[in-house]
Amino acid sequence: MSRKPTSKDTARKPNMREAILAAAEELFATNGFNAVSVRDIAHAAGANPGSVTYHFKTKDGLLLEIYRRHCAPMNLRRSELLAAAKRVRDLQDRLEAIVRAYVVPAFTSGSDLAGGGARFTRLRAVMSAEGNEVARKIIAQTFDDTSHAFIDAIHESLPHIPRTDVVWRSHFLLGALYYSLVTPDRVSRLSRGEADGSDPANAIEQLVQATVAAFQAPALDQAAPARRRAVASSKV
Amino acid sequence: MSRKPTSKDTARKPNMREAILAAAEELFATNGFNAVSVRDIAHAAGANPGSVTYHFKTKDGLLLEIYRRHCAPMNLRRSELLAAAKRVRDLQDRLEAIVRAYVVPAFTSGSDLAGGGARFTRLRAVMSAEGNEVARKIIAQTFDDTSHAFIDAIHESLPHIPRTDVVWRSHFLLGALYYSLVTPDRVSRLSRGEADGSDPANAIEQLVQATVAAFQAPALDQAAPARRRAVASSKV
DNA sequence: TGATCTTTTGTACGATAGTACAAATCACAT
DNA sequence: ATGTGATTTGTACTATCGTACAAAAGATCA
Repeated sequence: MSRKPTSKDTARKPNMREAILAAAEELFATNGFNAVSVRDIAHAAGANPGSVTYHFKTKDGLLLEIYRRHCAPMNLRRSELLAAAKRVRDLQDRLEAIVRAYVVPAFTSGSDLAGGGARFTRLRAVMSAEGNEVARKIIAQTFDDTSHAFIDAIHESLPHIPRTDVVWRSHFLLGALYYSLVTPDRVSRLSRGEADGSDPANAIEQLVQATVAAFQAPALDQAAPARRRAVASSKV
Repeated sequence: MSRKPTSKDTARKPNMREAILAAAEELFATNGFNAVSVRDIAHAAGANPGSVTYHFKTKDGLLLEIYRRHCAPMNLRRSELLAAAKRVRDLQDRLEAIVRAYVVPAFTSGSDLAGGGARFTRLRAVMSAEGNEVARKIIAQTFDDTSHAFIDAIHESLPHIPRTDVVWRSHFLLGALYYSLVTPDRVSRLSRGEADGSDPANAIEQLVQATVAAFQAPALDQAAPARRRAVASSKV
């Protein structure tokens, strides 16, 4: 039960536990939860299948631990960046800073490993798509607070936009963010090699630029459900 | 091999085959490919597991047939709407019409079944997230043509924006579209019940409005990699 | 060194997966 | 009515799944 570290606790010995977590993260993020077996994970980590059971009890427990490992640092980082962003005076610049505070940790943060942020975000995207129950619970109770904080901050910098629109647009932001991490090769393919979808810096700049513009779009007139403009004449 | 329809071919008899396809579509779209067993599908369709093998040979074959069923009508619809959109004179209106031509069929196509378009699009989103091989092949060879056509059309209505940016932004569009279909409840939750994420008309209007603005954002200055504005001072 | 706790290994078990296949059943032209 | 091809059913096979558990190996400290 109790762990007795001989040396300073911050310098962890190269654990098998860590290797399993890393391997599971990678495999889940690229293939989904059910497509990956415990044996696959153990093999990728150079471990014995029974070792996974020993450390995490069940496959769900392994996924749960991956979330636990990443959620706190990522949301902390986001809070810091958000707090800094809210101090920006100029409203336009502030909006961009807020969006950046939301996007950047998703691509690059991560507690220990560099690039772990992107991998974990991709994992969340895949779990979300699969409707994974374990992930659903964690997300609802861990990420909604952060999301609300960002939505409120954005709403404050865009007072003339109804909150509903802000929610929709930040939802689109998360969808675009997820999809960029899920299939970065699609960008390279469709741009005929001119753009590198796998370059985080590139993706971040593009995403921030596009999203800020989306947030700044005029408010949707919800009071007029029949808001058909001349455009809509083409039988939609 | 040869089917002998007694009555007019358009009025299909209520096939078990159709029921299996519909059930599989629904289950795959909500739970992913590997989480759903052939027995689950058969049970949901009121069929015998062996019947699935008879009609589609393998589980992959079933997924393949779902794609075959939907791809042609949806892309046809998109082509029609795109052609109509390209005839719109005003550039701003034309851009909106093009985006709408891309978005609307994803939510509503599939002339046969109601809501079939949204279901199939959600399925594509989930398969994309899972990195499904069958889906990957079909998408690359079927959807890339359509995507290129839309990208070109959008690029024509936004001549001052580099094609690379257009590719990124349409990628974001697809990601937002997918995510809206994957977790519509999140919108309802984050808006505290003020918005209904499950209402297609609502989602479409919000998505079109936001996306048009994103496309119209100023071009990204790619020649200046160190484009750090004052905003970036907040340690990103 | 030897005792004790932690971790890893190897193996096994029941459940369920995808799929094959023969028998039963249905649809329908003659 | 009956024979024939299309479909549905029932069952079975093998592979692999998640997980349990005892034994081996490694680490830690009196």
